[in-house]
Amino acid sequence: MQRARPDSHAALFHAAALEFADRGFEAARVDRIAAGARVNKAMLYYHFGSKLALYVEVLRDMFRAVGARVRAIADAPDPAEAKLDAWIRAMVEEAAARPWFPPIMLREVASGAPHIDDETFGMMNGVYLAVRDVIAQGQRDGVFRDADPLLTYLTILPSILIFFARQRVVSQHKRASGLAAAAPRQTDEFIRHVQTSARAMLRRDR
Amino acid sequence: MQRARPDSHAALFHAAALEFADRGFEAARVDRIAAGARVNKAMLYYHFGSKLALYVEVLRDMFRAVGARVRAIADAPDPAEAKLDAWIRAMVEEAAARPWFPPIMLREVASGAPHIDDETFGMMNGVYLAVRDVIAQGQRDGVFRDADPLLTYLTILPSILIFFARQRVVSQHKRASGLAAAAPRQTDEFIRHVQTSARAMLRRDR
DNA sequence: GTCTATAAATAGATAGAC
DNA sequence: GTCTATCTATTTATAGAC
Repeated sequence: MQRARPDSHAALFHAAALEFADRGFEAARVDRIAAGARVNKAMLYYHFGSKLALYVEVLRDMFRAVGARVRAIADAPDPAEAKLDAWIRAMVEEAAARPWFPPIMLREVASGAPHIDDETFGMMNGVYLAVRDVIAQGQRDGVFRDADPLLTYLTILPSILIFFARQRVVSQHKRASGLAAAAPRQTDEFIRHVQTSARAMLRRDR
Repeated sequence: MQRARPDSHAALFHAAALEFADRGFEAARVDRIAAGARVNKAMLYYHFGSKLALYVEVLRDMFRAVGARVRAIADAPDPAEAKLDAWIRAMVEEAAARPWFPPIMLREVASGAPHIDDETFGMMNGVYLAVRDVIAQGQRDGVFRDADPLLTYLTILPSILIFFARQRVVSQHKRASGLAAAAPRQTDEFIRHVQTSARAMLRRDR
């Protein structure tokens, strides 16, 4: 447990991640980030140079961690079904570990990733390429039906992102009573739901 | 086909919808909206009063149209499976008809709908309540398994939103070559994919 | 209804002392 | 590394002529 003077770099990073998640890049305010980190605003520029550079740091941190983890899953010598389960579990656990990940990624997808440089874009793409490989393996082995990998990816991932983005919201706003009633849930229950849905979507027998 | 002087109100509305979809509320610029509508910026305030009021108009227009359509589907005297297919078709067609709908709704979800007043929120919630009723009917009739309606909704809708949000993006940016390769697709093919996935998720027999 | 000019507020960013 | 004070640009919004 850190005390009086935590590392201002890390404090700024964490406060920025939350601010970007809540408001998006444009609506995020450097003053609010500094206040959240309990650090003088000038320190933000001392450590990161600009609001955009700080944002890119947050993005890269996300995709570095998630990308490496799902790449390892795809390359492992396991059956496709186990890999698909593992990929889903990895995405859900990473989303739960970094609460800012789902909202930020959702906005980037919605906006066409205007703030993302080529290197970061490659990391983000790697998350898809990992499932694509897993699905292709399952199809080669005859355990998955001939579903389109991209469409499958675009069905699984958004549901994970939205689920967690909504949980943040539900815990902040009172208004969402109707929709909120069922949430929040246990992470493990949600993982099972997504795994079951994904397997059903890819099952071969009609 | 409208000519020299189209209704400035409608022109502003349409330009605003696209600008909000591309950038989000905060990053949207009233100057750009006015330029896009080929109308003087002051007209925006004459017709709508403020940037926020204009945004709320766009939101309400979306949910009014979609909400009424899916409510009618849920209340019709049809089998649950047909209603589910119809709900999906309605969402996809509305998303295709209003290209600004998916990005705007994604951002609102990601942000916790900070700009949405209670009435508009009720409309948005109605979209969920319609599928919830359809799923409940199917479960009563024994044709759907006992899946959670909210989780099911949160699996189907995000995939539709992201699919169309991505298409806008893919057509604008060159960089997304890897992911873009498979898209864009025909709307009908996508509708079938979602319908197939949703039925698989809710199928009773294991 | 339409436009020009401008007010008023706020943002990101930096200079420079300590 | 940290902070105060401030600069500069940008943005929403309005006043007022036509």
